[in-house]
Order: sequence, then structure tokens, then C-alpha cells
Amino acid sequence: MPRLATTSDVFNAVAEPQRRIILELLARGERPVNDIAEILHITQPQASKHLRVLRAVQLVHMRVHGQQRLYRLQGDGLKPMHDWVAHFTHFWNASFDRLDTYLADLQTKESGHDPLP
Amino acid sequence: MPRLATTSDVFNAVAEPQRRIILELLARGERPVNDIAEILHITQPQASKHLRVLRAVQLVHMRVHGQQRLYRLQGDGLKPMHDWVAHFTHFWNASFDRLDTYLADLQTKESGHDPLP
DNA sequence: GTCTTATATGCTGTTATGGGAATATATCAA
DNA sequence: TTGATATATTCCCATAACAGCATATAAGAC
Repeated sequence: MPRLATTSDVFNAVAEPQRRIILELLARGERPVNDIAEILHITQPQASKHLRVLRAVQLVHMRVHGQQRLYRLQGDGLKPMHDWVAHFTHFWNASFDRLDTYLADLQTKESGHDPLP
Repeated sequence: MPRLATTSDVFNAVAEPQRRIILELLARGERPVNDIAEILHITQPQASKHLRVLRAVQLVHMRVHGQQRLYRLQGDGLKPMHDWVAHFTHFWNASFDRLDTYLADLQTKESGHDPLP
């Protein structure tokens, strides 16, 4: 199973730092491509390419406005990622419950590992 | 700015589907390498390589137990990712506040985009 | 010691990626 | 129409990633 294409997997699309920065920028409002390129200090073609990837995975939405293409964040595209990470939150959120710590300690003491449920 | 190495960036390490599955598995408890390989239907070297990446970004912890190497999830390694995604939660969580929808509508009506704050 | 089990590492080939530069397309203005 | 601005696309190159397979290391059993 090779790594999924950046254009088909949100996790992979967001693995590129510049694209994360673009999303952060667009979270503050709609922007044309040249603005994005300038602000991120990248060339216009690079910006266009990153935006293409983000559009492919539905993380941004484009609309035509004269010669400009205005890009807007489509935040709900990040929901799958949020949901996945949320499964692990209790591993660093001690107040959630103490079951995990208990299990971890138990395993360490027994020097074994548990079977699949 | 090239893509960061899988061994140095959590986002990138987790961009690989198999590694996400490994993390999900380890969330249920500590496991030796061969178990992981069997359960995921991958070869042992592949499992070892994926675990190496996950260890490099501190997402798993290994301890020696006889001939076995037991891997355990280090969930807090996902916190940076969680925090980043959390910035965007209100984009699909309508009850959070209505400012974003308001701004989006405003932009559409004005057919313009807003300046940087 | 040898043999076996468990895991890690090395090597090779293929592929996708991102950058750079040039060019194509689109829209508006004159 | 021609020209200017905004954006997209194409081509080439370097690199890193992953899979597959062989091999090395480590630890226990005998």
C-alpha cells in the first residue's frame, strides 16, 4: 500500500508545510492567488500548484472574480483529520479518564502485552 | 521549501495510511513487531521501518522484552497536530459562533476580499 | 558452541513530489 | 485588434519515499 496521492488524501495534502500555511491564511478570509504567493514568499506557479492540490481534496473553494481567482477555505474538509486525531486526545488529557494510564502501568508490570479484544 | 522528512515531521509521518493504522492498533495496547506485521498483513521489515519512522517523531515508544521489542503508543506526540486542526473546528461547528458565516456571506456579496488585519 | 526466533538494516527499482523556468490561457482595457 | 494583468499548465530535474528481498544483529534454547 503506497502513500496515497496528495490530491486524494487530506492527511497527505496537509503534510506539506506551505499548504498548511495557505490554509491558515485563508482561514482569515478569501484571497486571490497573487496575494497568497506574495504573503508566503513563493512564486505564483507554486501557489497555483498548491491550491490545485488543496482544491482536489476539497480544502479550499475557488470562485472567479474578473481576472482573479479567489480562494476560500473549506474548513470542513479537515473534519476527517480532526476526528481521527480526536481518538487519541485522552492520551495526553489526563482528566479524561485514568483507564489508559492504568492499563499502561499494568502492562509494564506484567512485562507482557494484551490480546486483541 | 521541500516537504519535511517523514522522520522529522508528525504531519508527514502520519500521512502514510499504514502508520495511522499502526497508531490505532497501538492505542489498544503495547505490541511486539511481529504482531503488528501480522495484523496489518505487511511484512516484518515493513513494520519495522514504519515503526522506526514513528519512533523518530516520538509517536511510539519501544522497550526491550527478551527477543521482542514492544511498541507502545506515545499519544501526546499527536498533540501538535490536534492543536493545529483545532484552529479550524469552528468552520464546521456552527454552534461555535456565527462570525465566519457572516464574513463569508459578506465577502460573496461584495465580490471582494478583505485585507490582512 | 549451534540453531532458532525476533527484529533491524541495507540495497535496488519505481514512483510521486516539489521547485524552477517557460509558456499557455483567460480576462480586462484601450 | 493589441497589450497588460492574473492565473494555470507543462516540462525537466533532484530528491525522498515506499515496496521487495536479502542479510545482519540480537537473544534465547539446546
